[in-house]
Amino acid sequence: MENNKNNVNKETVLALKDAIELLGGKWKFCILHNLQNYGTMRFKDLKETSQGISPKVLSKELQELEENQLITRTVNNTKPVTVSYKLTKHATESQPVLKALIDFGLKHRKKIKEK
Amino acid sequence: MENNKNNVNKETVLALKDAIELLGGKWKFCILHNLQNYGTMRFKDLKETSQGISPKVLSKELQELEENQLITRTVNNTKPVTVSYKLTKHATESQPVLKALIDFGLKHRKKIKEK
DNA sequence: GTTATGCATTACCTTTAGGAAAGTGACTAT
DNA sequence: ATAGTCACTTTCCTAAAGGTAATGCATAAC
Repeated sequence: MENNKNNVNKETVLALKDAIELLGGKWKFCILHNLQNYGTMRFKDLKETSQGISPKVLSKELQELEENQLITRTVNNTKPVTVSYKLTKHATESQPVLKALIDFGLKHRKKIKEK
Repeated sequence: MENNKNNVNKETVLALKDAIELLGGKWKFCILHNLQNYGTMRFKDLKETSQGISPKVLSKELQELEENQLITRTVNNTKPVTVSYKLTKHATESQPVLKALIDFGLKHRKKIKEK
């Protein structure tokens, strides 16, 4: 193990930890992925496409994503009230992560099936 | 929200969930990243570079990564015993994920600092 | 006025993740 | 004999994640 990469690493490791904190957990990637595919979505839509999520958890995840400026939340003037969520510009930077994760997952599934 | 993408999505969502299950948690990405940078590493090296990890957790993470064929474990013929870990071929497919996560993390850090 | 819709929130509970501290066992050096 | 190294393992504990079920609230339809 060499020693000359330590400076480079410190920053990248911090970036990595930040990213994991922001996007970690069971549902965030899934939510972002759905928003990426469908564009603007309502609470109900997200609940249906993120199969298995409870309203409580979905609500919490959306709040966290909003706090980190990855999505915007808009209350619509409808009856009953509907609320729309969509990705921010900044969230488009998470697209390569999603793509890479899906690629990796697909390859892994293939590999497992070979046996 | 359209309806015509559902078939495409089912597979990609499963792949996404697989990837999250394999790579999720606080430490796996960090460990993979270190192994990618340094090549072969011993338990002690990984413990030092993954700052803050406890031996128990490191041990567990390594076992899981080995089970999923992302790393190999080799007991060396030294005294005292040392054990070497390195990425498998298959693990190179996780490289784009790491790169994307780090990119995202760096951009996010920059954005946060602007305020 | 009872029921339904949409978006939550609340209370409660279980499971999992993960940390701290100590110990194990095989070996070596002093 | 004592102390140290390495790679764990064990025990004990706390905090966080996440699930279920019920409730709140504004509105509207029947």
